Amino acid sequence: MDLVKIYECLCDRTRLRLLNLLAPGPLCVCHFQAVLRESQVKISKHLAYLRARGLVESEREGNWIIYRLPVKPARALRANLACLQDCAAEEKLFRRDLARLKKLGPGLVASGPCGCAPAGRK
Amino acid sequence: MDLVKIYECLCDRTRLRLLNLLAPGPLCVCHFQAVLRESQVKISKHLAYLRARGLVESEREGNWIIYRLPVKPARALRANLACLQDCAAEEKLFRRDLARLKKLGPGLVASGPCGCAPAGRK
DNA sequence: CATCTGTATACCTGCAGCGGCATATTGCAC
DNA sequence: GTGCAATATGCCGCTGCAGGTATACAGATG
Repeated sequence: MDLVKIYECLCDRTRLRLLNLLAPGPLCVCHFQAVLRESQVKISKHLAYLRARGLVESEREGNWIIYRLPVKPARALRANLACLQDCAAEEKLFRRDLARLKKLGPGLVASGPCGCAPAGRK
Repeated sequence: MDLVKIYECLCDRTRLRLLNLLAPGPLCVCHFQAVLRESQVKISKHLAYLRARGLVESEREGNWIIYRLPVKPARALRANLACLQDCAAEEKLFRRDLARLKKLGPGLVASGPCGCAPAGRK
């Protein structure tokens, strides 16, 4: 994987927040919306940007689309994601995001269908 | 230091090459020109870009301008520079640059006036 | 002073990304 | 099938950056 491409993905705050949230485990789009409190379009486009460059992977699960960090990341990517996680731990915004994520659902991480919507899985 | 700003600096190949060359020690602009074999303007502008954002520092020494990595880098910057060095060691282009740098002058790193020009220090 | 060398800056063009609005797509429920 | 929820995509305007050419600046030399 090309180093420059990786850094291009990392040089936007929204994308950093998305990747930061993915570190603990897979999430669906509505989680990102709930935590970042940004428009659906904005989040969706940044996720598409990341996916097109191999920084995240996605999978459909019923109505939802689950995003995750690559299962087998290239060495350079792994190193930089680790570095990001390390650095993000020192910035308020990222910590707040993670805190909000935890509030969303305790067993959320790596759990089944997201159940994020008001309608939820019904 | 803002993480996003750091990554903005890292998302250009020329700038990565410059930073990679600075890892062993300070250099003057003509060294970058000799190693990268890019136009003077291109290199100068990228160095200005990096300096404006605190990724490098510069100091005049007679006719030459010496660039170096920050003496007291912020934690996030230090982490990412270390990561970059690690990743760069695996890419041919960066290794070739370092090899060329070594050929330029054995005692070059951290030495005195650069002596790079034909006229040199005379 | 004039001149040369090393380096920086101004101005321009082209291109890519960001964010917004509107709309499309996919799958579920009825 | 209809309708709705979750998500993606197309188009537009704006901004910022990359790289080029020409020019300016600073210091050394004579």
